[in-house]
Amino acid sequence: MTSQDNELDKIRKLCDQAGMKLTPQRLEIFKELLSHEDHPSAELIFTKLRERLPTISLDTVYRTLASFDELGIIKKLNISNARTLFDTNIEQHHHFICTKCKRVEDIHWPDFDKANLPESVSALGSIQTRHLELHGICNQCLNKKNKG
Amino acid sequence: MTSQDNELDKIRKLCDQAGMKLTPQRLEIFKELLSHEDHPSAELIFTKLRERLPTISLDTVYRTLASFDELGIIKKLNISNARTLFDTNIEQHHHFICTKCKRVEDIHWPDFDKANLPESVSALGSIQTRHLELHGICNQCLNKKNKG
DNA sequence: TTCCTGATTAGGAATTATTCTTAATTAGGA
DNA sequence: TCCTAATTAAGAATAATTCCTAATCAGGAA
Repeated sequence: MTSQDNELDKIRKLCDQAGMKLTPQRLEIFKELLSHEDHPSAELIFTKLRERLPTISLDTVYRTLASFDELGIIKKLNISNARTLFDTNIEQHHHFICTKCKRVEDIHWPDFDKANLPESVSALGSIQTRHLELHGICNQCLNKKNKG
Repeated sequence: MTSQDNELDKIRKLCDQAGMKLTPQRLEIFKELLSHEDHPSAELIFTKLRERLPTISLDTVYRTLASFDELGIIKKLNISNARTLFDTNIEQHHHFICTKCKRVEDIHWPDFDKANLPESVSALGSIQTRHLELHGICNQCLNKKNKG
């Protein structure tokens, strides 16, 4: 059994549990997501998908990504006020965002994930997720600058 | 000299340094911002302002808020993919976002601000700001739930 | 298997936030 | 006071996303 078969099993189960029909569109969107390690937009998924599924509509992509977000299969990212990005990696992690080129890179910092929040913070309510955004200039942009 | 006079001096200087004319519109937008402790949207500032400056345009509000963001007087927040919010508090801090009522509350966590980032993270580039988003359910919403 | 029904889809229209365009006005220096 | 580049108001334009509707379809029941 390949890793993809494994993933396809997962989506079947998740849809079933949620009372959602596993339509060919949903399956293809899911497969497309599997092939993205990064943070694609709905538009990008739509464009890629249209090559092999010419009749798919952008609306379906948006709807499906929203459903997948609710199921916890992917995660919506509101990083800039341009298009929404979708994180295909749902393991706990954070992001570095280059203010020049807008590149978004994953960050892992398990020690921070484990750290207790201050009393004053946990007193605000029940905290479910923590997401750190680091903003700065990536090495690629720094190098360009030095050369130019 | 009142605290507001002090602030007005600040905006005068900042505009001057940036070669920006201090127009009445900019001054009024700045004053309006001073009266918001929270995270107003451009639309809200516009609506409030229109009561005493009936001819101001939404475009001017957007342009001015963008300029103020560039000058570091306020900070754009991309928290949801609905409207952009503006943070009138530019001291280093973080946010708690209630997933139910969308309330945004400031968080202060100086120990975290001082903490060193892992080697693997600082190696990505030059990191300028860190912003933590905690998502969860605020006490108000938790109480409603328990009562309902 | 075939039929049925509610869920889902495609496609385009609508909506919403934000930015752009343009002609008119104005702040602030000469 | 005059001049000029910067700024503004107003509405048009843009862009991302969502809504609407009729048609299609997945999967359960017979």
